[in-house]
Amino acid sequence: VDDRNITIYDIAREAGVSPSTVSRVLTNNANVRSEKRKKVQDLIEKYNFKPSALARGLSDTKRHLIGIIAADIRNTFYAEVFVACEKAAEKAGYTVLLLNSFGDLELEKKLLSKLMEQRVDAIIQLGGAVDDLVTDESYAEAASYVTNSIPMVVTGKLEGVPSFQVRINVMQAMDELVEHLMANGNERIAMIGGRKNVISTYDKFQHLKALALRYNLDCREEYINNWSGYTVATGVIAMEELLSKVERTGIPMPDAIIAISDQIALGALQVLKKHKVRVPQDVSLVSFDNIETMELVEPSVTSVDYDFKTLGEKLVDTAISCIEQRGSVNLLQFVDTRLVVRESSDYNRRKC
Amino acid sequence: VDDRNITIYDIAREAGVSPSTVSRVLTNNANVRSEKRKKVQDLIEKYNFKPSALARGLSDTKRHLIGIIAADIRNTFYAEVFVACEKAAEKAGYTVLLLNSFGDLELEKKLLSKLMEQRVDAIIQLGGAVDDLVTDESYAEAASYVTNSIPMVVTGKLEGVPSFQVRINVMQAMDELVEHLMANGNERIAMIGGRKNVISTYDKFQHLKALALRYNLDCREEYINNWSGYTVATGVIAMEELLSKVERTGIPMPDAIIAISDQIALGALQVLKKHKVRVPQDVSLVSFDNIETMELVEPSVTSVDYDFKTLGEKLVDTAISCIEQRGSVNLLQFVDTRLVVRESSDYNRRKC
DNA sequence: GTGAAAGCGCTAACAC
DNA sequence: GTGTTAGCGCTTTCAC
Repeated sequence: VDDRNITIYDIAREAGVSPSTVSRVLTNNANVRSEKRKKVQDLIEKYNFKPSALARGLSDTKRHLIGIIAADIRNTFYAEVFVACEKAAEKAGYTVLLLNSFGDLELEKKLLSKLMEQRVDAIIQLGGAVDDLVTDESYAEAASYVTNSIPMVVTGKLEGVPSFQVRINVMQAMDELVEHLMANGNERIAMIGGRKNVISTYDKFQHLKALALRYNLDCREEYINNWSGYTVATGVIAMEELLSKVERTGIPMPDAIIAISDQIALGALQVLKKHKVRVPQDVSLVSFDNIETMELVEPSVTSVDYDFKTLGEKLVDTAISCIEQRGSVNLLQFVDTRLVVRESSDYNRRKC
Repeated sequence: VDDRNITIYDIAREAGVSPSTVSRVLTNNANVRSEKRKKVQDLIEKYNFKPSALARGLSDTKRHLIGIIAADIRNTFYAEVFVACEKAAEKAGYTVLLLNSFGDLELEKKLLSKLMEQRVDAIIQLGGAVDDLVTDESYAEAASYVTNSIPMVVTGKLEGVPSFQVRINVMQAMDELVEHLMANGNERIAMIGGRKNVISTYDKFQHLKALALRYNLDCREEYINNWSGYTVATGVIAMEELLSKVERTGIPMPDAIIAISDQIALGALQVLKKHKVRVPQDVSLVSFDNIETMELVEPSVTSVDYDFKTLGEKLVDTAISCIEQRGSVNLLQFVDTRLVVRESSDYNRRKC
């Protein structure tokens, strides 16, 4: 028997009721005499009948499907956010459809179309084009078509496109980070890795500068090396440059280094070891993301941990609130972070 | 203008053709006079019209959608396989729908239903219930309903269910591993981590025993510690136990330790360092998975690398071959591995 | 409470 | 080549 072919009509016929009645027990939207309901339910069970989500979506207009575009699910960050979204969606009776863009803008635009074809009820975008400090115009245009009919919720920004944003609160993260560093007597602060045209990196950088001004920290130009990327290899290069700059120009070695990501920190750590610079005795090292590895390297590295559950929930709840049009939704929301202090910055420069 | 509501009828009307003609240019399945085709295409462009995949799927029976159940996409292994599948599917004109089971058998069964409701053309399952040495009966039953109408392709096994299997060739991996260890004069081989009711672990274990017999290696009972799991914490416990066993009973320290996973190896490495056991001088350490961290720890750890691209392709190609019923498909396929030798085993015990 | 019938947006015979 | 028509499998008025 090919189960695929059985429909509510088959169930209806065998139960001696009309298809509408079967539909009613399926949707549970109207009253059906318990006797008939039972009969229908038994048959559904018997044939392992699964109503077609296609046909449902066609007549219903509600698919209960949220499309998610991620930059790359192999990246721990996106995987965590995605899972949080999936769980939040499940709880609300929604299913989630994941597509990866791999940093390819053209592909990303195609993914928007793909999701529109699937008639998703909303689109959540994690990274990619929405990470850019200034939104690509062609992408904004493509996104505009989307937001014409369904809501978009993104982790970054989408300039010129009516959409919702839920972001990691990097300002607050930087506050905590700097406070921690200052409490341990670090005054010269370097920052390495990332790209300034990425919104989160830009924000971190700007906020660090503001804090430096306020607390009279030394974040001189030479200490800042925000370019080139987020990988371990990039971290190696950035750290080598910083070290050689210190050596060449005779400026003092920074007390602490803020790596824009854990990957960068790992690269930096390798270089520091190679040059016999002790962490944290000679220099403290902190970073963002708090991937598992940071606990395992030597020394373990202080990192900013994200609350993925909350991020996922806000993303999904925002989407669903729009879909189901309940009340007004905040255009911009933030998710707070948590600093996990480990060996790499657990050293008070004043006392020693 | 709400783009969602425009249909081929709207396009047809404005183009002065019939809906079928619009459908024809959409599917590109039949000839349409180029003049009309152009007109239709322009309108599609103008309104940014996206044909409903729902309606298509309903009339067509082919959704070009493959459901994927993964144990946990946050795990690097599954993320890599998933991405490989997504890419292979994309190339073949298919979209992929990911659901995570998080090791919850009941949820996993629900996911099967969910995918059936979505009328996916096939289901690929990565880990979870298909990893079990002996398939859970209730899961086999649920899967049977599925395979009644669509093919299932899994990375493990599915006893009593007609399905296709694509597996990492752990035998070959173990061959290479043991060969490498023997070439460096390691004769006493330990193996830690994992659970014997997991098929890949069981296979590794069995094959190691066979190789030990063939090459006269010492893999005595006390060296084998296959239970309890795959995490770093488990690795710590397993390694502590092995060490204390050596101390207590006076049996010789093994020459090499095979960790069932990189996580286990990381845990073991911590313990070895703590006990001042030098790697690789005192003992060699090798493992499976080759996650990025293995390159970054000290010493870097030899690990078995998987060819995710090929695995993903075989998984998807198998599914599609079944869907499109072209030729016969192998019920069981293997994907070869590659040994990446690093510091942790780069030491010849004979020479020193 | 329940059935009949229309309709969701497309594809695919089938005619012409 | 192209239009007409009949579904695909549901949900949902609208009567009764």
